[in-house]
Amino acid sequence: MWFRCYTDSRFTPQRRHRVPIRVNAYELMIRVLIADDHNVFVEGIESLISGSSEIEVTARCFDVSSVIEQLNHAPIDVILLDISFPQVEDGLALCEHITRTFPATKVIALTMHDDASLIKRVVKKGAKGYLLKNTTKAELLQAIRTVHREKPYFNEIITNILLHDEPRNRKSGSGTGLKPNLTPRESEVLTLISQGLTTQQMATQLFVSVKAIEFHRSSLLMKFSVPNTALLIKTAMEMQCID
Amino acid sequence: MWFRCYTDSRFTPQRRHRVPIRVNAYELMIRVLIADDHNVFVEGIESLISGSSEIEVTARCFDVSSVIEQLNHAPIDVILLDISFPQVEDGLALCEHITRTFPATKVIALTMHDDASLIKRVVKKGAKGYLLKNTTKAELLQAIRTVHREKPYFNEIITNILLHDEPRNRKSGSGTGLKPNLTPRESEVLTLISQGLTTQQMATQLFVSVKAIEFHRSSLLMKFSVPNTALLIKTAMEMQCID
DNA sequence: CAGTTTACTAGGGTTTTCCCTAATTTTCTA
DNA sequence: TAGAAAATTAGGGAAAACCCTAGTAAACTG
Repeated sequence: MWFRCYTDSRFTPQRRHRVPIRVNAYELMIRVLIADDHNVFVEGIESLISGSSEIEVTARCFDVSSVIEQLNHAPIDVILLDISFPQVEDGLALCEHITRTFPATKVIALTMHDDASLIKRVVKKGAKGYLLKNTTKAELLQAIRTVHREKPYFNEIITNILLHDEPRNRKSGSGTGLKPNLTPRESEVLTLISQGLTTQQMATQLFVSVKAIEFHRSSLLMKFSVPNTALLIKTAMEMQCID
Repeated sequence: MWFRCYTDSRFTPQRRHRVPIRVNAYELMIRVLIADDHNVFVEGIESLISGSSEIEVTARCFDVSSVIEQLNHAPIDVILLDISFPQVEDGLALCEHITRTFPATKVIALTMHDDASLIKRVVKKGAKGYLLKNTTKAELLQAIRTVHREKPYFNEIITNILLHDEPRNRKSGSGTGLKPNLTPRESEVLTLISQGLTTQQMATQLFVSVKAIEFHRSSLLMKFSVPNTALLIKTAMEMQCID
């Protein structure tokens, strides 16, 4: 009884042989799959879509494996995918898998995160649209229609987030995230380190001894709370202390 | 004869005293200033706008000083500003000055550059919109209307550029800018270096000798064409090989 | 104005990084 | 399957980075 997997009534095996092989997309409703592990949300989205005459929710999935299963058995036009499903990494991996394996199925990422780097990562994984979960009904429908027409959908809020994204400004976990106060000499030395100069070269350039420069290096390590130059550079870049 | 500076006939000093102090913007046309040192372009934009019943070009400027002069004497709603005017830095500075000094005047940046970092810089300097010079008439008019309504205007091409912007991916001058091919071991070591581990710690963690790790470090320096760990980290971060 | 703090300058000694060469294993190819 | 190319493993020695302490000059404070 494999056809039980069909959730779209228009695609029961019986009907399958009656519809033309080449179907005009405009005669069919846009089939949407909602993938979210929060039931309330699935219900909410479904009720937003329910009034539409051109879009219908043909499947709801609460976990990753059922999404794959659905796609393998019933055609889906657009997936509304919660990226935190259950974790961000899972959602991203699923998004990538879907867009690779089912290129005809468009993915709209749907999250609460207004984070530019996440938006970019999602797009890299093949998502055609990105919506925040506080979106409106009109926008949701518009987004579904747009991606179904093979066009990307990103509203002005998303554009704004991307615009004001200071790359690499947020720390992953450790550290205070606050720029330490650097003395003029320390800033100078930090800049020169980031340009690849050795202590010897800096000493020559600044007309002081090697030991003086070495002290400034140590001060930098202490102020940034890092054990070595590698992490100093990384941290300073993340904090935008150096270009 | 200071009023000679008025280029908008509705604002000759004579008329000035007859219009109400609080003018309903919708009764007036949107006054546009075109700032571009390429005459052909000014002409072109002007002809695109000329047909409109709600937008009019009230000034054209071919250099920075005349833009300031115009703004000091005649009200302008929207400025179409070529950022390379004559150099990118000049255009950015002018944009910042305008938006600080004349907050009521909205700036639309108009350039040939489809460069995400430039877009971000322009927005930081206060521009309310960004158009590529190959824009259409409809879009140009739409952008002017949008920013005049205090809303930012960025079309989907711009959004796309921002989306696919790999932050810090272009080198200022040196280097090829291409990610070198790393062996699995090298990637592993690079990651550990970026986490602040010393060669000794990596050797312990990967169950090999210190010297083995040291060789991988050297290979990394060679492949990235850098002299030391500091520049390795910086370069690898710019190329998004780490983090 | 004396005392404290802050920034800059160093030296000694240890650890780490880096460059050279080279052996062994793995992968690719004719 | 034999030979070549690439990856991984090391060692010796020089250079650089790092940690400790400490002196000097300028700024700040009561």
